[in-house]
Amino acid sequence: MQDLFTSFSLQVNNRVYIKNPESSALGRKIVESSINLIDNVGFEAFTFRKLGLEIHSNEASIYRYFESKYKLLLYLTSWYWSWMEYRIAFGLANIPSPEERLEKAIKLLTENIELDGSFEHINEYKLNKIVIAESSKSYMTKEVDQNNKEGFFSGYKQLVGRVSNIILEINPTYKYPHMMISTLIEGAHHQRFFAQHLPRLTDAVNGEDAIIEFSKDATFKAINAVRPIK
Amino acid sequence: MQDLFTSFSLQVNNRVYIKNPESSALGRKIVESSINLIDNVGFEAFTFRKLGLEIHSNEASIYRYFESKYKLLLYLTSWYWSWMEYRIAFGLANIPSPEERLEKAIKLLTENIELDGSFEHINEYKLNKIVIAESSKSYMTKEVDQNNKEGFFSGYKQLVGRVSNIILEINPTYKYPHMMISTLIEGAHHQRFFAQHLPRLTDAVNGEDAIIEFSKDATFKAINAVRPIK
DNA sequence: CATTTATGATAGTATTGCTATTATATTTGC
DNA sequence: GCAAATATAATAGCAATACTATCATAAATG
Repeated sequence: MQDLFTSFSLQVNNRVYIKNPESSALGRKIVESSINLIDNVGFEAFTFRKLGLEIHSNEASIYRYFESKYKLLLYLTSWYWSWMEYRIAFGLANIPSPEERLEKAIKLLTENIELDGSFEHINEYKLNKIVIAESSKSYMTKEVDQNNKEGFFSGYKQLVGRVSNIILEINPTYKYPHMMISTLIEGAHHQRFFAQHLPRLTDAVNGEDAIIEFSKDATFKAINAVRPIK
Repeated sequence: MQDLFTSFSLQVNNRVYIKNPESSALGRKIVESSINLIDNVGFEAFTFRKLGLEIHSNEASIYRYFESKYKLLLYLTSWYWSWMEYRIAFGLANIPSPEERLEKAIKLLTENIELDGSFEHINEYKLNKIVIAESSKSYMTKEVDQNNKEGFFSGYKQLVGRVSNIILEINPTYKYPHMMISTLIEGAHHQRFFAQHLPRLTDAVNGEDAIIEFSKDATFKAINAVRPIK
């Protein structure tokens, strides 16, 4: 339990912020409103000046929490992956069959996220939209190696590692577990975006969430495993 | 193939540029140097002012070809997808077996691109790196629907459609051909980036190009088809 | 109640993403 | 071969962005 608690607290690498936004009302307001604002105007048009106006606070004050809007995006995505790992850890608890655990993990990773309400200042529904549309901008940068050294992506890597291990439990000889899981996560995000904006790049199927079904089907076949029967 | 390419230029939607850069020496220089500069400094740090300095020309002159650096990126990615479709069209010519055609298409879509030299002013090797690292920034924007209406992504959609059709030839009942192909293309790009920068998100296998192998293996299994024997 | 600490208000700087203007080449059409 | 059209270069300028600095004031803490 101790082990569990330490790996699954929603801790975000403390180097992505200057001052922990969880530590004050202003900090939480910054996080809460940044999610709304990025969701509304997109990451490129998002600025700390606009955010300051929005929360009736001050640009300079926001800079005391985050060095730049990129660091704030890193904070949001890190928080998201922490949250996702927590969801998966609890969602899979007490399920003995690895096939069932894998199936559930895929569902949790690829499903549409709804507003959860567990966290006062974080709207998971909007955060998921941001992760889908903007998170690649947090690592597809010239600073990726530097950022990686500082551990900014460790939450994501840990999550991929955890789910990959379920694959290896089912089929220890499968050669590409990490590729499979990271492709599945990024792929599902892309497909949700395409379904909204570029539908010719995806396939809609009546009466099912095609993205979840596609992900489960492709994964189980790739690792030569049989999907649990409903 | 080399000779063939020199006899025609690839078609790019004429709304992404103001003046066709193929139509003048300056235009070609803009395209050629923008590829070098974006590859060097990344898309965020890339500006028309810097590009002007680089080619000993003028910021204002570049604006006569491209409305903004986003449009230039759209031009580069559109060109890339056009080029990829030609590669595939010629690469699959006269292969009767759809399984063999699919396998070859997957290879062409997911392999590492090397400098080809067919086009004077375009370095395909660097352009591929740009498409991997920056192309999502061309559609993950608030303007995506507007841009899509103007046909800026039609080359990409056409390419996905073409390869999806091979899947349907092999297995007409497979429900997710477009999802499969767009996931495979984006996925392979991500995996190449991860292999370089975030290796814990991928899997290296000695003696093979793991990304091509993973893509082929997963695709053929997903559509319940048998891979051609070497 | 004194003092540290957090926030607010304002100003300032370098860079970006353009547009406008005017001058000078270069191409072309007759 | 020359005038007229067109393309490019040089320079300037402007509003917005991405910060940093300074100083004043409010709130929390000891």
